[in-house]
This record gives sequence, C-alpha cells and structure tokens, in this order.
Amino acid sequence: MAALPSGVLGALDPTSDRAVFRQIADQLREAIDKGRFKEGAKLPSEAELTEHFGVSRMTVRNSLSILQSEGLVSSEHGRGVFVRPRPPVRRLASDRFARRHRDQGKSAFTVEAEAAGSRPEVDSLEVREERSTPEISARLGSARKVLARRRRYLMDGKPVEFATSYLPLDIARNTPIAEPNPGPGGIYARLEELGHRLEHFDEEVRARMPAPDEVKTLRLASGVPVIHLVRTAYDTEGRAVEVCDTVMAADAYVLAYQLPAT
Amino acid sequence: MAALPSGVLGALDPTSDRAVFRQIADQLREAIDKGRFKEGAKLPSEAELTEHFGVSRMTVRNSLSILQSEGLVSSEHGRGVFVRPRPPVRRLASDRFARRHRDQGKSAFTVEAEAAGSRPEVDSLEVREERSTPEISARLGSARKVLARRRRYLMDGKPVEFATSYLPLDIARNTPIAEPNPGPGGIYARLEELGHRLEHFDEEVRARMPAPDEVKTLRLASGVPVIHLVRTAYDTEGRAVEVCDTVMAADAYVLAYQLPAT
DNA sequence: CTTGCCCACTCGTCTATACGAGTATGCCTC
DNA sequence: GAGGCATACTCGTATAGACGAGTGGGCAAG
Repeated sequence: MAALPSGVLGALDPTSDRAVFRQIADQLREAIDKGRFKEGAKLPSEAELTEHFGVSRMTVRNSLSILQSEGLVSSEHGRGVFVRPRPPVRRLASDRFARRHRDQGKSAFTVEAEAAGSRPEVDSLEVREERSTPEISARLGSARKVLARRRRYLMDGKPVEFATSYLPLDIARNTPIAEPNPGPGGIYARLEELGHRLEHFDEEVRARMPAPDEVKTLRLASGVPVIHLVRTAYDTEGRAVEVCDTVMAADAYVLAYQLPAT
Repeated sequence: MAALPSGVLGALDPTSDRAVFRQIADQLREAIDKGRFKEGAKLPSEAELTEHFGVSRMTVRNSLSILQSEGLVSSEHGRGVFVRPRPPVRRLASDRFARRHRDQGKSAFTVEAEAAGSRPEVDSLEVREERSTPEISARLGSARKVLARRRRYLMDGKPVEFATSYLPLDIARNTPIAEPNPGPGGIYARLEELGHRLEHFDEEVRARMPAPDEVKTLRLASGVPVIHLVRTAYDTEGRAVEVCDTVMAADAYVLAYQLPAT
C-alpha cells in the first residue's frame, strides 16, 4: 500500500466530541478547499485512510459519503474517489428568448454551445398529445389535452438539461410545432408565424435534490441538486401559449436575469 | 416491538440485481410518494425495518440515508425518522425591488411575511468596512474597501436566508447606509436619496449543496440545497452601486421572474 | 398531585469481517 | 507486437455486534 503524502492530512483529536468520521471529513474537506487535492485528483484510498487514521473502513466510508453528499467528491467503482471537477457552466441570460436571437437557422442551444466551443446534442425527442395535468392547466388555461414536446440536451456528451414544452392543442395541432423538428428559430418562431406574437415570459425557479429518474436521465453525480424552471409564454392578447418545464443539472448552469428598478 | 402496519411495505426481490438497501429505499420512497406515509409522519423504526426485511441494521440505515440525501426524510435522535414536511414557500417576484414597494416604513421582507401570516425576524446584523474580494471588485468596480452589511432572515423562527450587501465606501461611508438600521425603504431608498437613482438590477442564480457553515447558519436539514443569488444594482449612470450576495434555503423559496419577449 | 428516576425505545457512532465487482497493470503466451 | 490472463487494488454491499446518547412514558417516592 502506498504511503499517504505526508502533511496533507493531520491526526484526529481524541478529546474532541466531534464524531471521528466528521473529523476525517473535515480534514479532507479542508485539504480540498485549500487545493492540496486539486480538481480531478484522486483522494487516498479507503484502505490508506483507514490505516492513516487508525479507524475501521466503515468509518472512513462514512466520512467520504459526507463529502459526496456535499458534492465535493465522487467515487468511481474500482478506481478511487476523486475531487469532483466543475463542469463548464452554461449561462442563461434573461434575453435568451429575445426575438433577435430567433432568426438563425439553428436553435439557441446549438448556437450558444458552438460559440462556447462545446459539442451540442439534442436527443430523446418525443412529441405527442396527452392529457393535461392540474399544474399545466393552471398555467395554460383549461385545455384538457395538450401537445407535449420532450427533449434532452447534452453538451460534449454530458446531459445537462431535460425539458418538456406543453402547448394547447388548438394552437399546435397540425402545425410545424407538432413536428419533431419545428424548423429554424424553434417553436417560438412558429408561434409568432401562427399569429401569436409573444409579449413576455414568466419564469419560476426552484432548486431541490433530484428524483431517482432525474439522476438517471441527467446522469447526475450524488450531491448535485437540480434547478427546476417553469416558463410560461404569453402572447400580446395575454393568453398563455406555452408552458416549458425544465430540469437542469445545477452544477452546469447559472441563470442571469435583468430586472428593471421601476 | 410494534408490528409494521401491514400492506404498507412489501418484500424484497432476491432475484433482482438491485442492491437490497436500494430496494428498501425504493419501497419507502414509493410509500411516501403515494401518501402511505404522510408529511410529518414517523417511518417504522430501524429495528422494525430490520425485522420486516430480514436484513441487518446497517443495511436499513444505508437505505434511510439515501432518502435523507434526497431530502425526503429527516431523522431525529431518540425520536425516529420522519417524512420531511415542506416549509411554506416564499415567492420572490421580480418586481420586489420596484420603487413603489419602497415607500413603506417597514422592510420588504417584513411586509411580505406579515401579509403571509408569518412572524418575520432579522438578526445577526453586522455592518463593517472590509477589504473587497476579487469577485466583489469585479462587479462593483475597483473599490479596494467596501461597506459590508450582513444579516440573517427568519420566518417563524426558522432561518431562511442569509445575505451580505457590499457597497463602495465612497458612496456609503458616513451615511444612514452605514447604520445598522438604514431606515424606511431600506438601503435602496437611501441610495436614491443620495442621488443614485436605480436603473436596473442584475441577478445571477445558482444552486448547490450548502457548505457546513451554511448548514449551521440556516439550520438546514440534510438533502436541502441552497439557492445562491448575487444581485448587482446599477444606477442611471451605469455604475454598480451595490452587490448583494444571498444564500437561501432552497426548500423555502421560489424565484419568479418576468422576461420581456422583445 | 408533583417531582424525579428508571427504563424502554430511538437513532448515532464505531469495530471487524466477508465477499463481490469493476479497473488497471504487468506478465506470459502466441 | 498483440492478445489474453492473472493479480492486486479499488469501491460496493452486507452481516453481527457493541456502546453511547437523546426522548418520552410510566412508576414510585415525596
């Protein structure tokens, strides 16, 4: 067994009433924060930590699970425990749906990703009519059935976002919006062509821990929350014409908004 | 030992290659989702689950720790494990800093909380001059020293938000802004009186797991992320006059924004 | 009736052990 | 050199047991 790099980790304080596994977690956390373990670096193995601190393996694992739930490290079966690298962050500006961004042939996501030097991808596209839920109805009005457009966005192969758009059937049925590929400028461009000139959007932002299916879909490491964003689009007549429900890997996003001081 | 309520929890599938502790977590999660354990209700004790599933206690604890990290349950030493009740959610509207909300004698937080029938509280107020950090300087301009105003907000005794405002010294020094209580309408009202008419705010929203000190300050249950909001206020001359760094308990907030479709 | 203690029950912490499964490396064979 | 295999090391899962500490109810003493 390789020796632990000296000086990186100290000793336990047996007089402290802080639990041993917390003390170990504290030391590792501090070492990470101070850069003694850099991003992507491998922590000492459980066996090494066990020996260094003179505790049992379960105690060490307990410590590591704390760091994992804090999102600081992630373990890889058969390889080790690593300081979690921060993925490049995608910045969503509040003008991202401005009309002037909508005339390109490509989607906003594609344009932006390529500008950032990343390889964008959209998959698991599903377009179907389905029954509205109470939440959707509350936002969209009383439509009993809606058109649902589901898709997942990836950057450089990593899933970052999962979104579903809901539109009233009387607007979307038998239009390009009901096609898998709605064409240049996306569904907002199509909505305006259909006479629904967009006036404003409402966005609601929440953060929470992901449900198990979201962990799977977004391939989330443990300790990574999700941002849950629900956007409602209104046309100039004040009608809600689309609700978009988005779940994003929180470590891959920062949302930027500009508020008037009126 | 009390018998387990029959029918609430099923049996394990020994043929499944899903780990036993995950199967147990799945069953408990499903029971919670379907309302078989209601909000605030006590789950079966570790001993009961141990007996029901015929596994060791550590396996049961492992299952419970999953649910805990998902924010579904929280354990109380000596009492049991309980389905985590959702605290009332505070909705932050994007017009919350509008000038028309600023002329009352009370702070926005107080007015809003009392309207919602809650008991608002502000504590751990600290106002001091300190050195600027690179992050603050990048937003505020090159001020080397800044006035920092720190405070914590509570609703019905529960901490929900921790915020620090940073202002350039040349604006804030020797003004009511440097007082613990800046007076009616808060520091934005004072800034305008000092000739800095506010033009707009930039807000950046992130979500992440809390650091240990944030867990303490906000008394966060495990499995609750924080929303990290950084707001920069600009006056009509385009100068950044305040940066407000806020950390919020994510389970207590929903942020609402309105975006023009321009 | 009230006070105080005991006890049963709860979760928290820790040890020691065992086996399984994924990964990487180096050596041996061809 | 290429391929395949053995092996050592990694984390994952699970058991059994021990003691500690917080909580709450009941019982006994006052």
